[in-house]
Amino acid sequence: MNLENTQIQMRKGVLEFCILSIISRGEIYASDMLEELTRAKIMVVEGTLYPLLNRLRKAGLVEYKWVESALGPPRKYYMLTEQGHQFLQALRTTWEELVASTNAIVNAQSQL
Amino acid sequence: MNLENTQIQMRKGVLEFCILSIISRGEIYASDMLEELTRAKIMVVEGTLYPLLNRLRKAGLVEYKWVESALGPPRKYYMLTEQGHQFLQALRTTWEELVASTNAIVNAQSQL
DNA sequence: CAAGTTACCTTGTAATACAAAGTACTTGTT
DNA sequence: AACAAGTACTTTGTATTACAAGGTAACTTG
Repeated sequence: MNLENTQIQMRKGVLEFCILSIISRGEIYASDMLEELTRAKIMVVEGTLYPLLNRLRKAGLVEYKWVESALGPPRKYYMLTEQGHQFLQALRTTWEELVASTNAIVNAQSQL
Repeated sequence: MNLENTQIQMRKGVLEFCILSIISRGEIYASDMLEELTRAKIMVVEGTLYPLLNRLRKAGLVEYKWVESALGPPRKYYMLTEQGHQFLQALRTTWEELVASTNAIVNAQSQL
């Protein structure tokens, strides 16, 4: 149990939320998601993202279409399904509640 | 992949942080931690808490002492080690950065 | 056509949350 | 003393999943 491991754990929980949020803004493919998440300091790598996108698809939250690329192989562009939009809305509530709960715990009266 | 499962995932990441925070406020034993976490809507059960406390102890972040109870079996009262205090301070930073990063992603310009 | 780039996918490992069942100590009742 | 009930801590087995590492495939460039 080291700090890095715990930091990874913390990020895990919000990964799905972040990915669904990014997809909700418009069709996008995996490499661009990776770039955006990295820019926002939400660490994620291919080996995590691709299986996660597949789980989201199997769960009916996202779907994709193949799009030819001007340079390189074709890309899978992802978009949310109606169910995905609803799920994302529920996650927004969950996230807000989690932030509130956690802050309540960690900012509670201390006996320092 | 259902909503409840994802909510659990989200909470997982901050569990260690919450537990260390609670212990930092003063010596406390497991059942009282459970009650406080439940009150704050951070779901956790015995089968999660006890192994986690053991991991924290093996990592040198917490230690405990046995205390006789007026009613019932003796209790393990936990407290942070010096290393635990430092770790908690690092997690505070991690948490703040995670909240900032996530909000940046999910509140980014949408094309709704 | 060989090398490089881009994109997507798979396999194996480790971590860990939880359900469920178990162990142990104390108190109250008969 | 035997038993039931309550409290506290522990263990086992299962499922999920993030990641490292390596693989497959399409396209471009020299």
